[in-house]
This record gives sequence, C-alpha cells and structure tokens, in this order.
Amino acid sequence: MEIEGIKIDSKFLKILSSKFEKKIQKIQKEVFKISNKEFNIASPKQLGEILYNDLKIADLKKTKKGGFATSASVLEDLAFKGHKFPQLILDWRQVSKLKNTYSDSLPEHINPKTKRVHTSFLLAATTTGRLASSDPNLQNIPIKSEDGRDIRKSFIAEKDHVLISADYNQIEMRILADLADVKELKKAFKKNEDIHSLTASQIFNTDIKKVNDDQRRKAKAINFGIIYGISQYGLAKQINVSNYEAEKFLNSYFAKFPEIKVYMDQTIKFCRKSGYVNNIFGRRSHFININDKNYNVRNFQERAAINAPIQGSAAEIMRLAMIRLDKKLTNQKTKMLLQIHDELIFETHKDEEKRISKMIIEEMSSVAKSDQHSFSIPLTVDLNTGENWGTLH
DNA sequence: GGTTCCAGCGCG
DNA sequence: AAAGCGCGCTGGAACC
Repeated sequence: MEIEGIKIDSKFLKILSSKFEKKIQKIQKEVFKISNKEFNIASPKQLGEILYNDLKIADLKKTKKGGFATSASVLEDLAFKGHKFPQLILDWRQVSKLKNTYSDSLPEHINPKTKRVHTSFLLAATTTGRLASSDPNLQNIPIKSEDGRDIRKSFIAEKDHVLISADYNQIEMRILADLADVKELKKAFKKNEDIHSLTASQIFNTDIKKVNDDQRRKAKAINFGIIYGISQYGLAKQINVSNYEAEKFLNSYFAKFPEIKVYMDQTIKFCRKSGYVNNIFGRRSHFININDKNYNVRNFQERAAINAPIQGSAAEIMRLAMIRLDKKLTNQKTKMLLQIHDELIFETHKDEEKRISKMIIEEMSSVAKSDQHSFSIPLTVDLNTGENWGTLH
C-alpha cells in the first residue's frame, strides 16, 4: 500500500550530512591517534582486533559466530570503566548511522513527480499484526538524540499547511491492564495517573508524589520489560542493578499486580496446547516452536507469545482507527501520511487544523469503545502540530 | 557484477 | 546455557 507521501527538506539534509561528515572526520582522527594506525572503523573484524589485541581493553566477549563482540552495550561498559577509545567508537557509530541511513539516503527517495518521499506500508509482514514500512522505512526516523531530532526536523509541511502528530498514550500498558484484568492498573488509567510513577510508588513502597527520577526510570524499564517478558537477569542489565535487586523488584511487582503473573502463565499454557495466541480482536499469532526441546528456542517463543497479544491488540486498534479516519477525511484538505505503530502523522491545511484535530482525537480514542469490542480502559490521545516533525507543540 | 549472511542500530 | 518484543537498513565479509 503506497500512500500520500511526505515532503522533506533536502537542502537541510545536505547541511546535516556535511555537519555529520565533519564530526566523523574529527572522531576518526582521534581514534587513529589512540590505535596508532589507520583502519576501517566500520569493520567489526578490524575494530575487534584493535580493541582486544592491540589495546587489550576488552574482556573476551564473542559474537555468535565467534568474532569479537563490539556492540554498544559492550563498549558502554568499557567507556564506563574510563576508557576513551570505546566512547569514540560509540560516537562514530552514532553519527555515521545518522549520515548513512538518513541524511544521505532520504533525499534519494524523493519521487521526481510528486517531490515527496513515499514509503511502502507492508500490511502482512509481521507476526503480531503491526504494519512495517520500507523503501524507505519511515517508522524508524531518529528522535532520541539531538542530532537525530535534526533529521526529523527535515520532514516538513507544505506552505499554509501543518503536520499533525497524534499518538496513543501508553497504549500497550493499557492493553495489558485490560487483557490481564489488572485491578490496580485499570484504576490508575481511569484516574489518568502517570503509570510509571504509580509502578514506582508500588514497588518502592513510597507515596506517588515522592517518587524520584531514578525510581521512575527503573519502574518504566520494568513496565516495558514486563510487556516483553524480561527475566531478572535482563532487567538487572537494563537498569544496572544486581541480580538480587532485580529479582526483588520483579517479586514486588508481581505482588502488587498479581493478575499479570496469572496472565503470563495462562498465555504460555494456552500456547503450548494450541500453538498460537489470540489478541483482543481475535487475530492469531502462531508459535509452532513453543514446545521445542531447546531451552533458548522455547524461551524465545514464550516471550514472543506473551508479547504478541499486547503488541497485536495495539496494532489492531490502530488499524481500526486508520480505517475510520480514512473515511472521515474524504473531501477534506487533510491527508494521512504516516503510521508509526502508536502514532499517526497528518498534513492539514491551516484552515481546518482545529476542527480536524478535534475529530482525530475523537475517532482515535473511541475506536475500541464500539459494541463489538468494548475495551475497559479509556484510550487517551496526545496531539501536537507544527511546521516540521521534529518540533511539535 | 550480484546474493546472502552477520553484526550493529535506528524506531515503537 | 542464555538472558527484552516487533521491524528494516547499512557496511563488511564471504562467495558466486
């Protein structure tokens, strides 16, 4: 399915590319100075040899195929221990990723007729029911770093138009609350509470108003981890605490939200028996290796089976919203341009911005309230507008 | 010239 | 023994 297409500012991207190139050159110089020789930083083999053999600053961590591991988490550990070299590699990777994957490549996707970038949305490419985006993938445009957000700023609206971004607030946690019938979570969403702060207050046994940033950050990691079926070991790595502490967090989490543990156990049990799981709307995800004799294969399938109804229900809600919005937007000066899983991007004429914004929020938040699928949690939608996708208000 | 795999990393 | 779900794109490496 190819849809409208979005305008990008290729001059701005060109400026970004040369800015990135300068950074890359500068970092390279420092890297070569430390390593005492020039090599291809992008070559995992050469980099690994320098890191492990020449500089001797890495413990022996290997990849699947037996090469030296140089992933970000390995390098971050080393950087944390005070080594300058790994941090330089991390910086180099970040900037060259932005340049190669985004600022250099996006302008090549501009359609000469429409002067816009048209992604392809794949409707049946995922196991959960999500869409996928390719050629180019516009579902992974950077936002987390400052330089990354600059890339996002190159996505712009036509003259006299603005971009609208509308996203579902915490949709997967809301679905988990509904799916597993989690009393405390449902209560919190009905009161529109900050869910990560609430989780923090529950597992750290403090008043919700006294939760600090670090506690909230850890609670957030746990909430996401739960959705993905994390282990105590994985959680410990993620939030940088001991295994013992991570185990304590998970225990008190399941004590406060016992229905979640029940949901997980039941989902796996059902999947072992049937080979599939259903989401709220009846879409099936198949996991035929759920009973595999190999521990890794089996555990991987179990985590995926826990996650699929949650991710899949969210995907389904978004699909329904898109269908409703598509109908509502016929004969309007507003086009639906992008879907990024829980977010929709529209381009609208300033004349109808207010009215359309109201309509989008109404349609998206009421989509799972119909007779066929009564959803026990309110869905809230955050909507922002702006001249570009990087700066929205 | 091309294909396929891997490691790595961008996003939700 | 491994350790967090779902994707697509990139450059390197191995091979035809």
